Amino acid sequence: MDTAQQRLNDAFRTRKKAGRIRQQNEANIIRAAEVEFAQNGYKGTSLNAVADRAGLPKSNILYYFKSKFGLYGAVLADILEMWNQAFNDAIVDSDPAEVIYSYIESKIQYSFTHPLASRVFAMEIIQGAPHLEKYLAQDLYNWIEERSQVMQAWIDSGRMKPVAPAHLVFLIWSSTQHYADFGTQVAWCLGREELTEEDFQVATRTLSSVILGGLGLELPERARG
Amino acid sequence: MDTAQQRLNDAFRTRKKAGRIRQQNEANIIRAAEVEFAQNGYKGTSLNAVADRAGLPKSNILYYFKSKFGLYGAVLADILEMWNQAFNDAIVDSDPAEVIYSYIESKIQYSFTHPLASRVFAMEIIQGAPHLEKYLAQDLYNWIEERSQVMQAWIDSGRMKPVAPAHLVFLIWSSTQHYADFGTQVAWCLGREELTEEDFQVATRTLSSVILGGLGLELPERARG
DNA sequence: GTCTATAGATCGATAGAC
DNA sequence: GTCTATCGATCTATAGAC
Repeated sequence: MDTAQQRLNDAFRTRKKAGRIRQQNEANIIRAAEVEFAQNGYKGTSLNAVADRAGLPKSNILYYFKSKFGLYGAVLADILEMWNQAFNDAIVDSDPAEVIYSYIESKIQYSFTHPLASRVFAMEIIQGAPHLEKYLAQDLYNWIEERSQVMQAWIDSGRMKPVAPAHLVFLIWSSTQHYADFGTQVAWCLGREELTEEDFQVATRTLSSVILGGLGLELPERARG
Repeated sequence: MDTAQQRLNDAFRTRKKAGRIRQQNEANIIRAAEVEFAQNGYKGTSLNAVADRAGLPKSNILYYFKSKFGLYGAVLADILEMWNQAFNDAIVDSDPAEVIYSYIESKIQYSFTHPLASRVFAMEIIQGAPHLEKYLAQDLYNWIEERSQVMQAWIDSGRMKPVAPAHLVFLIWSSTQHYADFGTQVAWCLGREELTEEDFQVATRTLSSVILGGLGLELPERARG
């Protein structure tokens, strides 16, 4: 299957013989770059800052990734890989309540485990996605189209209250990613330094309760109590 | 009243006698800066780009705003002014359905009329809000605290399904701002070049239907049909 | 008030020693 | 493979002519 993430990887990853040292260094650099890109955006990030954070000289960065843009592409490819994963896990069953609950749960879990990746992706989109357009625009359209047909079928057979399916997906994306992207603001509102695992549990309960309830669906067994 | 927006203004706006020319030039510069900051973030924006967009020489920018940071502060102050406005309009009535519906409607309207302002604010928060912390953190905590008490009272008197009030606010913020901040992605998903006014109407209907429904509330009269 | 010129720092990227 | 040195471009900010 030809995914956006694979096309990005093909375009930007060096993918040489991948010796152990190279693999380790690349991972180390990408981790550092993720922090910097999340904090300062693409233009605002300097290779110097990435190099300092990774504990390597600047030219080492440019040895593994042939340009700043190549490094950014590698970071985005890693992120898209996880996004696609969440995508594919989302709709495998056909019970609306179970599918939607699982999707909310997995997206919030992702916000908890990968807040920086979510932020880099968010900044790219907010800035108009200048680097992702040709890798993502068509994929997203097709993905939403397929899922919308499934949801419309649920609605037509009376298993779910009628809503615009695509906008329901936007609602789930936005409300779950919020805990990663706007985590700073959420933490301020709750009077904390950082969000706790319990905050994410309350988020899962609140979002699933309101959204499933608003669709006329019952919470799955495992989500109650 | 001492608002975050006023404190920002006091700190960064020159606020000289405000002759007509100065007023016009400042507004022109802020409009140009808003576009650049939304597209490239704080670090990624150059005064040169702002000056070019405003059609003025670079040093003119630094005459009106004494530094890049001062210009950014002025842009944020303008944005916070609008945010506070939406804040204050939100809770004046005491019918839960009416209050929440109005809030959703006004936030989506704001996403439609001021997408760039929303994006600048979003990028600032995603980056950890390094420039806003001392102006906003305490205000947000107090604001949420007050509203949470109102909502908790609604819940305790059985007028609304029990949910975590602060998280309900996060849900409304995230889902409505999504149409401004992630407008590019939403447009891709809908197969459009740009979002239309009708898209925002569908968004209002979908979000209010799901959220109010999930809280066990009826849509207000004017929202039906 | 408005502009040109430029200082001083930092940027991405490359050359070349080891 | 890894590092130092450095180029040319671009950045914020200031000085000073008009």
